[in-house]
Amino acid sequence: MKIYNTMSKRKEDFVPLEEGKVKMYVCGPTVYNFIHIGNARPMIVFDTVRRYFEYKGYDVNFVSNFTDVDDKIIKKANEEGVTADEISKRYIEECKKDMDGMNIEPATKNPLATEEIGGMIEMISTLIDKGYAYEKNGTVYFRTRKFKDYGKLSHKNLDDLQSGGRALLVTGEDEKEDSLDFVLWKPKKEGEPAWQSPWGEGRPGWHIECSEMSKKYLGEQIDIHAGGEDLIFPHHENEIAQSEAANGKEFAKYWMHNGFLNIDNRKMSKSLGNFFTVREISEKYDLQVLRFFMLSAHYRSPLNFSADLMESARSGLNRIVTAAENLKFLIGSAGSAAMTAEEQEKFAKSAEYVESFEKAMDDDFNTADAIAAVFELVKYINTTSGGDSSREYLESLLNRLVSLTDVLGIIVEKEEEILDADIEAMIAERQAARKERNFARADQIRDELLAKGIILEDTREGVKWKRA
RNA sequence: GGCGCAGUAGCCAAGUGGUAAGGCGUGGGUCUGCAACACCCUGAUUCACCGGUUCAAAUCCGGUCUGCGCCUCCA
Repeated sequence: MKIYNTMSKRKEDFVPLEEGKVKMYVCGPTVYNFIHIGNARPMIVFDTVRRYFEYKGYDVNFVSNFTDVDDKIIKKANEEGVTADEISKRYIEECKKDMDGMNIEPATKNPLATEEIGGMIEMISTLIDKGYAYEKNGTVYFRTRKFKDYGKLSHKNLDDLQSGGRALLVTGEDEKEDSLDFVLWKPKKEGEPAWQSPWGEGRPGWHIECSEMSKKYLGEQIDIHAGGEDLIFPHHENEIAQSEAANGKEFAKYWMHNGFLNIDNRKMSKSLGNFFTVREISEKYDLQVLRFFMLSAHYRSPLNFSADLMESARSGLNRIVTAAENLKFLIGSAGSAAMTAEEQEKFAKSAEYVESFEKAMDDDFNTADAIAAVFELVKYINTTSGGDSSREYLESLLNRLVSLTDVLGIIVEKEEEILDADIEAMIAERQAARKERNFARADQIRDELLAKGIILEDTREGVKWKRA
């Protein structure tokens, strides 16, 4: 398996720290509102990475935080006149609903920053003791230049940063020893949530949260640390500085970053009015379509979002789901049970699509290529199965298809839905009308059912139906 | 200014030295009472442009044009 490592800027063979296990940390969202579709990309991408590791037999310890203390949360709380805690709790719940809709496997652990303050204070203290941090008027800063490897992930050198940096003076800028130093702990301001610390009441800086939560739940050294490409600098660079300075060992072996999701080739932003939450999208599309859409491009490429592309994704996804539905329908009325010799041969041949799929995924999780393999399997299924296929053959094909779509988090096996008795009666009446060649009546019934969200399809093996 | 990414059919998108996957869409056909599903056929003499290296380039090198990202708390 090869993984593109932002650190080395090349694909590297994946070698786990511990045989058969993967320790993975993905930076999660700040919960001040419904998550947007940009937040959804790393969730979907890295969930797929995780699923593939599991498919390959790895035991994955997947940790992803919720940042539940932050300026934006506090701002939102003040606007609504409620506590910051109420805001973060609310949007964590909403976020979990969205994640469920996108079929994101629940993480092994979703730590909350506010529940890990003690550990953060400890880590900051260690950094001060080791000379990597200093306190000024209740604020603790990281002494960036003291960490020799600073810039190794983002491939920047300190002097460029300093000369090219914005002339933006953050609060306290003038009291820093060096403009590159960043905040580990900030003092309480009026109306803000705060915790007691050796440096007075205050709250942690953003970067230290991930350093601590990763350490606490995965250990001082992990296999994969992931997030959006915008986090490379400064967030991940700072995490490396903090963690490696404090723990004295390499923080993460592989750094994975997903490309940005753009709208009309522009960065999504509220001011441009091209901002979409996952919740809004879910009103127009099944979130499975969003998931499929996001996996249709390589995770490191920028991805453009538009209604047309979603429609196209929906059609493509339908093709895959329909193939599975057709198999299930045929299984229901399959005559013979066991595979014939010819079917065994045909089934064996379908393994080549599984090979293509794995080859694509082994190459830095090339989901676009992997999906192509799924489409080829779908075509193979559509052309080699039918009313005369054995049950075993059909089931084997279905299992094979499901094993691949499961990796992508694409659901093709929906819960069996029970037909209401009167709907069944209507289908029967329509069949009778068709037999009498009373097509007007037959079409009328089909339209009535369509109005109720039931789509009928006449096949050689009988009437198939699905919900719209 | 510094660092970096990208430009492949109408659209999306793989492929990164050996002669252009896959999907959507379009048009035609088969199946069907019709519809839907499915299947078959339909597409790039060519991979932004110009040079170069090579037996061989979309793939490597140089340049040009265009779009985009990061440069202190945005996934």
